Amino acid sequence: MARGVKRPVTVRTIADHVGVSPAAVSTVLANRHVERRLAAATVERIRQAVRELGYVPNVAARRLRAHDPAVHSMDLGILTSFEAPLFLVSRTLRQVQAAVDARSAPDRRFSVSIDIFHAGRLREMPGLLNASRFNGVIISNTLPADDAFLRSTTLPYAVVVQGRRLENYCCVLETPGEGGRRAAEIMLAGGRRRPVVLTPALLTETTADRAAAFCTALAEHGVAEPHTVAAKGFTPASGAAAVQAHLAADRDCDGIFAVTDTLALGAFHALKVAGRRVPADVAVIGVGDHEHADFFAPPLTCVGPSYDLVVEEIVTLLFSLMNRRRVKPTAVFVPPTVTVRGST
Amino acid sequence: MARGVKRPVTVRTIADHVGVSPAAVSTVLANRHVERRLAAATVERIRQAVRELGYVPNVAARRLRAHDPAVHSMDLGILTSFEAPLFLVSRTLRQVQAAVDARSAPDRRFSVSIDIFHAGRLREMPGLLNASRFNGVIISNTLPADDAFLRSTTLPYAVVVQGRRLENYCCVLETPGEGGRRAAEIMLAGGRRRPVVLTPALLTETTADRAAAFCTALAEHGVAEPHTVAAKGFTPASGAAAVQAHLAADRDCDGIFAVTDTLALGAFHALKVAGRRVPADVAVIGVGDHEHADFFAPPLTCVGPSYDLVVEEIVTLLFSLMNRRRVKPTAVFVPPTVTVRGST
DNA sequence: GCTTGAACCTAAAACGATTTAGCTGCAATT
DNA sequence: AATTGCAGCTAAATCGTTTTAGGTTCAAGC
Repeated sequence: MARGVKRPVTVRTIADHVGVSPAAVSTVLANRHVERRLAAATVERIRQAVRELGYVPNVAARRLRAHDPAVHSMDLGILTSFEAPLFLVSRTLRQVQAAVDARSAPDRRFSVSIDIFHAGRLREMPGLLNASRFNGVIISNTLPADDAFLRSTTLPYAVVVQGRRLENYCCVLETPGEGGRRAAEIMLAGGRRRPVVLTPALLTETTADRAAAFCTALAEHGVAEPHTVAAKGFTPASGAAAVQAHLAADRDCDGIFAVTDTLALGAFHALKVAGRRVPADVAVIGVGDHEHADFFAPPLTCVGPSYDLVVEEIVTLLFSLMNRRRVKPTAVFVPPTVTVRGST
Repeated sequence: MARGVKRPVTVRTIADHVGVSPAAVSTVLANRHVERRLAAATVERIRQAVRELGYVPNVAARRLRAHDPAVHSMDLGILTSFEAPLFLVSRTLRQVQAAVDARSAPDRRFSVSIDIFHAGRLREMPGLLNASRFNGVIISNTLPADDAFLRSTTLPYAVVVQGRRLENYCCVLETPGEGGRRAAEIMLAGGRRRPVVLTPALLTETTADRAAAFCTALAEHGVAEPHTVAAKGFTPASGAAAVQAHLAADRDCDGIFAVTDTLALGAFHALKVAGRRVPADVAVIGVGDHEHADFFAPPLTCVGPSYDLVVEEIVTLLFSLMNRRRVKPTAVFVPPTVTVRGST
């Protein structure tokens, strides 16, 4: 049937196929054939054709047509990688929503959606290059391949990048080096001499920086270069597995700096299984990216950016870009906060 | 300046304002003035006008224009309420992505996005009524007001509703009554005589059903009607506060059935503070909606739907609706699974 | 004075769906 | 026989943006 089909199935295609006008087809598609008095037989023939030809409505066309000229609607996107934990985005979303709720007016509506790309394949996201999906986007959790793409093309609309520094975009990130350094200080203050750093296999710029700074800071204080324990993924299960393997090999480990909180949660589990107490035997530090880190058992000591501050900066930047009040790229650094809880 | 402005600022508006053609304006907006040899002065005047007039590009128009006729692109939305915990959606997202990745082809692209509505205000979501945003949607975490809206209008495109039963839509939900009953059985088997049920103040149909079934099942076995402990929100903090208050008043409480896992996490905290041991003094049961419930301390016993099964059913239904292989509404019930862990 | 080329800009079509106003033909009424 | 009314349909405009092919003007070269 579909030999060499290139053109899409449109309302017109169906109309021609059935031998009616596009208007009739549209009427049926909207289920308004009764009020518009289409003959039942015609409706059935149209329905049949719609099914046979596999019609898919073009939402862009519908939206353009349906658009009320009196209101501006702005589409914002929070773009994050598929592999990253979603609860991180939750915070951003909530704050962006609050910001747009405050700025909404009868003639100005916003819609915020979360869109996911496969890590390293941001460039394949539809509508990103030609600005045909969003009026403004927040991009986070990119991998180096994504960063390379972003560096190579400057998207011609409002973009704020979270968590890494790109010269051609507005960026908001944790002050580089600080998080890892503060974690090291806590370890040292607690008298820990053999801490390790627990990371996922896929490192983003931020997580890599935290790990590196942690090692550097320890070295500066004459502590041996800490081991890196690499977990397969981001989940507690993979963190637990990695820590369990490490503890079997290194009985002297007395501290764990996990570059994501979910890994720390896994570490808790592995330590419990191995009969080590937290914090008496082993201190654990996370980075405060889990919503409920203070309800872990024990509550997790965290060293990391104040997400609220970060998102606030992001939202501010995004809106000034959209209003064209700012045009030059800038980087905003947010210093980490330290929250000492039960795990150290 | 903007006295009685009704019409939006379009490319044409700017063109007229500057005295050039829309083509010139479009060229500048896309940053292609160099290759298209626009005079620097003109570019500057256009830029100025764009800023002054507060131009916002219409993404629908752009997308319609940019659209490649040889590929069908289908937009899927996962619609969930703002107040609901986002990690619930995470599962749905992952499975939907896997499903669409498997079905993607060079001439068939999908995009999945998460869109959030304020609980009870689903009807205000732009593009929902006129089908101008999505080719298909999954709706979850609705409040009664949203359900009433959905019942009153049958959206003319592919919709699957999660977690409640609506006659005019395809629905997938936990077998009604089962979850609460199984939780009650576990309490009774553990010899608990004074369990309570912990709920958020805003109940969805699913959470309300769990709580009610729990009470009914206990009553059937001759146990006194359990108290309902109502938390302000969904967070561990609000759960902890509610439980703390309850414990102060009712020293005999020996079991807690939390209708969301985050509330259970808060309950753990409150119990620890009050010096009660889990499960020795108080048993705690959740519903398995938290990704990491098995890494809580102690790991949380859960009674709830198998999310993977639920989402699988949802995705199957959604695609058969989009292909018009199914047209009649159906309800699919998924029986709960019971995962006994350390908290009972 | 005529041609050539560059610089700068425009006209018009196209993307796909929807709606409004109105047309046609037939049956029932006068 | 003329009018009215209705059932059942269509033509054409419209939404806002982008791009292609081409037009106009002016200066330089012959």
